[in-house]
Amino acid sequence: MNRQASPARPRGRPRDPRTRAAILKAARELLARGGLTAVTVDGIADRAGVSRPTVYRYWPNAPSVAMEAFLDSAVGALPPAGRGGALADLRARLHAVADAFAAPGGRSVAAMVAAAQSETELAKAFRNHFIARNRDAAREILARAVREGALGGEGDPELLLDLLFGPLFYRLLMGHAPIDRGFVDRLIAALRRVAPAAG
Amino acid sequence: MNRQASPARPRGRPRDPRTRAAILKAARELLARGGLTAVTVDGIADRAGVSRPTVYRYWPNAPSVAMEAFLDSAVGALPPAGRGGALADLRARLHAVADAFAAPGGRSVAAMVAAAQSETELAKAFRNHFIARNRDAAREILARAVREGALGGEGDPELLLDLLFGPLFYRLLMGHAPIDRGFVDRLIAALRRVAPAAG
Amino acid sequence: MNRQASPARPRGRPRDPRTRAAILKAARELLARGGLTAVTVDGIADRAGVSRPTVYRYWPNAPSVAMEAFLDSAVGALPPAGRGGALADLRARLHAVADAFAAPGGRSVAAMVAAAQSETELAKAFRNHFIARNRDAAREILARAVREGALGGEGDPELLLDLLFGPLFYRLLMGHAPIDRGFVDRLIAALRRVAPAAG
Amino acid sequence: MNRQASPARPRGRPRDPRTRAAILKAARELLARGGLTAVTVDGIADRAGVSRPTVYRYWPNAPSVAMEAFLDSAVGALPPAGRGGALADLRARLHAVADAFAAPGGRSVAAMVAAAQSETELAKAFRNHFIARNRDAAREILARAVREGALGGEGDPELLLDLLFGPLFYRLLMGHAPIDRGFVDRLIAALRRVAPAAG
DNA sequence: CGGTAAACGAGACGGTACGTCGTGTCTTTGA
DNA sequence: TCAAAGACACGACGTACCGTCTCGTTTACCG
Repeated sequence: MNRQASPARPRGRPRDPRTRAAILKAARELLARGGLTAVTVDGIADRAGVSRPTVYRYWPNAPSVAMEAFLDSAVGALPPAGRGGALADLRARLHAVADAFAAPGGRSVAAMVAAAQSETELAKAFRNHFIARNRDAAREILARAVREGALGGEGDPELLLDLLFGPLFYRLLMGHAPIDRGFVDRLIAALRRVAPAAG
Repeated sequence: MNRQASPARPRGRPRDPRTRAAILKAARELLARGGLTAVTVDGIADRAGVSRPTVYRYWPNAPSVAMEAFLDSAVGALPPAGRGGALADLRARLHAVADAFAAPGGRSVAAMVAAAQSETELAKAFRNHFIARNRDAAREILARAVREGALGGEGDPELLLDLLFGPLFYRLLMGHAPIDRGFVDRLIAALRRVAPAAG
Repeated sequence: MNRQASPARPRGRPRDPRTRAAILKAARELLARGGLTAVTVDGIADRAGVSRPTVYRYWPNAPSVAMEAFLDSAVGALPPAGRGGALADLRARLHAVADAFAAPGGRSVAAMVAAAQSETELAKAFRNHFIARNRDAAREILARAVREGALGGEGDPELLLDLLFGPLFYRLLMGHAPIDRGFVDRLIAALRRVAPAAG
Repeated sequence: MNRQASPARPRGRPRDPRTRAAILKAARELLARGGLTAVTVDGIADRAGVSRPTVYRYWPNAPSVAMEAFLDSAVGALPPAGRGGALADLRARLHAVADAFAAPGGRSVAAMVAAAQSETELAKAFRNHFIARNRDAAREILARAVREGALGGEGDPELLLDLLFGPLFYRLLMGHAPIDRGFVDRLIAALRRVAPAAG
């Protein structure tokens, strides 16, 4: 029936997928050394063997490329927790977050939070891809903990998420105190007091 | 013996105090409109009727000026809480913080957190003047609350501070949820469960 | 053997004649406003509703299109003189040239002279179509004047042509003095002294 | 009396005279090879060991630098004629012009005429420095010729100048015929018929 | 009171990056 | 084969800030 299934068949010469990949790779490398300020369109283009206008064809400015590179990277995509008791899973997941924050890559996360302050598009991307993913995963584990009876269910789950992630980001960004697994354990202990198992 | 106790008596023409003030004023204005990226040494110098080298004579770079301007400003120096029950004081103080964060000036706070990511000096200044002040005030109130018997005393006070301020900054920076007084109240309710009054 | 006698029967889809016309029309319009620098392949393609490669299929670069557009236009193709005495015809024709040079379109002529400096092909086209035509017409009139006894015949006709057109173009290009009919009349008067009628 | 004779004492750091010289030198070299299109701000800056903004601090764009470089160069500043009979001087001077036009440097002159078509400032500079100088010198010689009785004095001197220079530039720009000393001689012969010595 | 030293305005300067425009070529799809 | 659309490398554009510097001028203090 429908002669043309694909909803938006592109006209003209298709984009070379290697171009995009090369740009992101270059941005990732520049982000690793030098941090966000090292991610310039000039530098990306040089490193990727691509012309400057080509970079602009894909992204509106350097931080946008950096953000996407970050989100693609290992730091951006935190690994999912394994399978165990819900609270054990939660602990494992937050340990992973804490480890990532404490590692050099944590500076990238902080840089991205910083970058997301100036541009709406960046903020949205960061929120949707990085923040939301972490919260979604944790939210699901919390729900499981309630079903398992390890946590009480009457509290607002969003508040609980803020109580977990807030302090972690707070320490990451302010640097007033270290981010280690003991800190995570104390956060979870506090959480259990806020939402104690019924009975 | 030593006729001159003051350790570094300045020689030559003394600095005109108006210069410094004019620079900070200009920086504050630029910060208000345009945010941090609008605070350039060029712009400051123009606006303050001062030459560029003069700005550099006082501060090493533009963000430093911005930071000092911010810390001098009303947003940077949050008002002290009044006198009442300790928990009431805490609530009042955090309400003030939440109000400031929710107001347009909150963007300046976020910008400063962002700026503090790239430079150690800025980070230190921000931590010492803005973060530390808020924590000190809140820490004192918490101690008072323990003395008054409104909160239990066995928990780590630093963790409690992180549980209060962490979520506030987290929402400020991520923007995933509003910062209002209800949110503050729920934070304090959670705090009372984490550190319940003994007996 | 040879199934096809006609020397170059085109294969495949024939060129749409409207394409070529649309391109020239667009170039003419761009030339009118903005002058030669406004005639870009990008602009032409946009305006003509044609893709850039299509433009390049017809002409090697933007100035070539501009040149052809110019030569097609009214300014490029100066109207022929009427029929009267040879000297009257000459005067009429040069008046037309002077009028064209003094009008806004004269800038186009100057632009074409300028453009013809950088590229041989353009120079040739301009010389063959614009310069040569004008000289041919004038040369013919001069010959008639000699036959009519209005001018002497011993001088080099090419020199006479240079003495007529040289000053006109000189003023057009340098702009140091106006180009009006009085100037033309004085040129012709000078010409009559250079090649006085015999006897 | 006048405490301050120098009319406009410059404030701020004075310009390093070597900077300006280096830029002009670079432009001259680029103009020699490659012609006008080779004179880019990028190229000048590279070659002069100067930053791009510095070039823009002195001139508004590349052609302006090229024009000034041209006017400074040997081609731009044609040598003055010697001392002899006025007509001999005129012949000598025009021979020099013809030689310069016929030499490779003549292309530079043509390029400058072309460049002067698009920008008013360039046109003015070219007219005032190159065209006017040549005309002034020739005008003076013509006046001397009249005083000497070699030419008649009743004609418009400006027309005579146009009759001399017009054909020279015309041939330079159109390239329809060579520019040699014989051509100059025939121009001067024509001139003597246009303005014959009285009696 | 006159010398000295610093503050200060002005602006030059090299440098890096920006975002844009135009060029000419190439690749793909479709007529 | 033509044509439309668009990707792409290249090169140049003109601008914005940066941080440093070199001047000349002004203003305080101090011997």
